[in-house]
Amino acid sequence: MLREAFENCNRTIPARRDIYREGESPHVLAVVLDGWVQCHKQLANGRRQILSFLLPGDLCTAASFMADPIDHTVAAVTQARIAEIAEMELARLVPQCPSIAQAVSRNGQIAAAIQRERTTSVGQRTAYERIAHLFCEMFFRLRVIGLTEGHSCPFPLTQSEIAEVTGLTQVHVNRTLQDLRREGLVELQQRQLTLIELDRLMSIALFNPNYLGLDRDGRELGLG
Amino acid sequence: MLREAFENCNRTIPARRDIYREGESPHVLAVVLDGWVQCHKQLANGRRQILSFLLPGDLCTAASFMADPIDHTVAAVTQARIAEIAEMELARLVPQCPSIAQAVSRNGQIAAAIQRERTTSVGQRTAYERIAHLFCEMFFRLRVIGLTEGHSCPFPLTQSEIAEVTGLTQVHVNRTLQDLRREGLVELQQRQLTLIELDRLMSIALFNPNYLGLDRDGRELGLG
DNA sequence: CGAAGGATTGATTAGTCTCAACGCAAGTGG
DNA sequence: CCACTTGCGTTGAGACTAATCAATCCTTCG
Repeated sequence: MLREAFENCNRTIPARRDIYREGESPHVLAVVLDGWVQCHKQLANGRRQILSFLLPGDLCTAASFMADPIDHTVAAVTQARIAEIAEMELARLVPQCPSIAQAVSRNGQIAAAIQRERTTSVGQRTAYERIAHLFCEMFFRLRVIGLTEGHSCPFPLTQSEIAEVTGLTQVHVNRTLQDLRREGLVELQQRQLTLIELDRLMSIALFNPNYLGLDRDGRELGLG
Repeated sequence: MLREAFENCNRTIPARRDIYREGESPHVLAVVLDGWVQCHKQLANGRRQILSFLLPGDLCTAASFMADPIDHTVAAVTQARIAEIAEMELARLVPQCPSIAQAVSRNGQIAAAIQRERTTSVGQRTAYERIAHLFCEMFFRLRVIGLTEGHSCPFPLTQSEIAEVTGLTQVHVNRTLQDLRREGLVELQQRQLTLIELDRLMSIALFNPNYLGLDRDGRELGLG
């Protein structure tokens, strides 16, 4: 696995702290070892869009560890631990171990698929569906890496952060969450999320886990 | 260049015809040689989101020429010509010519950056800003490949297609376009777009071409 | 205890959607 | 050559989703 290559050099970042800022060129490939991380863009008018969340095992700056400055900011949601490997060292490692390049590439493909799904969410789903979809996505991703328990998982986002990722306002997220709860679909308290009726939630969210490389039950497709 | 590797096997696709459908596994890497191509997702409720446009020189199925079925449909906007190279043949070519892998990778990075910007547009910009932004994006991308003339470029999208990419309805696109015209910012007729006041349009759109790997004047950043 | 961040509520408004109709131009078939 | 169709653009009226502005409440924590 790629993950071992990073065992040395790793940093701990406090919650809500920036890791890489838009415009910088980190020249490293980084992996999240622990915690939640988000990528966002800030517009000139001050509004902010969270693009994606990174969970343990996900690469960040994968999309940009070439020369170019990155087009978005990477920041910790919770306290997070990341490991970094310098671009130059990576170049040395890859020939020895082609599975690294493969892992980087696969990570990039899934990240891209997630981004496409997010565009679709924000463009075509209602507030109710968007939030339901976000819950499904995070739950399935967490389950793959063994961070769920039954129908529950950690969910460290504030309502403002849910707003920033779904393209809604914090107030509207609050009200929509109340609707979801009132319908008996989810519970969310103490940063702990429970998907009470997962199937119904999935169908409301128009959620199809194929884009994550998973089947309807969350098992990995294709490759073993 | 990568483009030469594709000179043989190429197909012409009529306007509005699907090229690869969601769920298929093309097992090819394809390049657009000519025309506009779009990628979209269709939701279970029938609504459709156009994810991105591909122009001559862009790769499609790059994100998916591995085993997995693709998560979106690729279709021709105008009549288009594409060249395909089989996954297996590609595997043979790459070791001989590492610049291919590099080009594929760079293409993927820019595609991902475009997708991030689209998420941001749909999530945070108003209808007016979104359409302005789309115009700026396509104009800058077309200019890089030499398909603009002064402040004008081809723009073969119908208002419904503009709606599908911006996450608006066709009716609202129509009205918003009228606003843009009334403000003297753009002209759009006969599938020909003119950005009368490019600077003002860019600032309205909160458009910053860095994400395309370009500077404010559309020149390529970093690499020569 | 006070401060601060987050969640909740209410009232009002703005932006966008929906539905429905109509106009215009190009293409098609008789 | 004309009648018909089809695709695209335009307009109007009304409904509704989500935004805005402004308070208030609740927890947590120093």
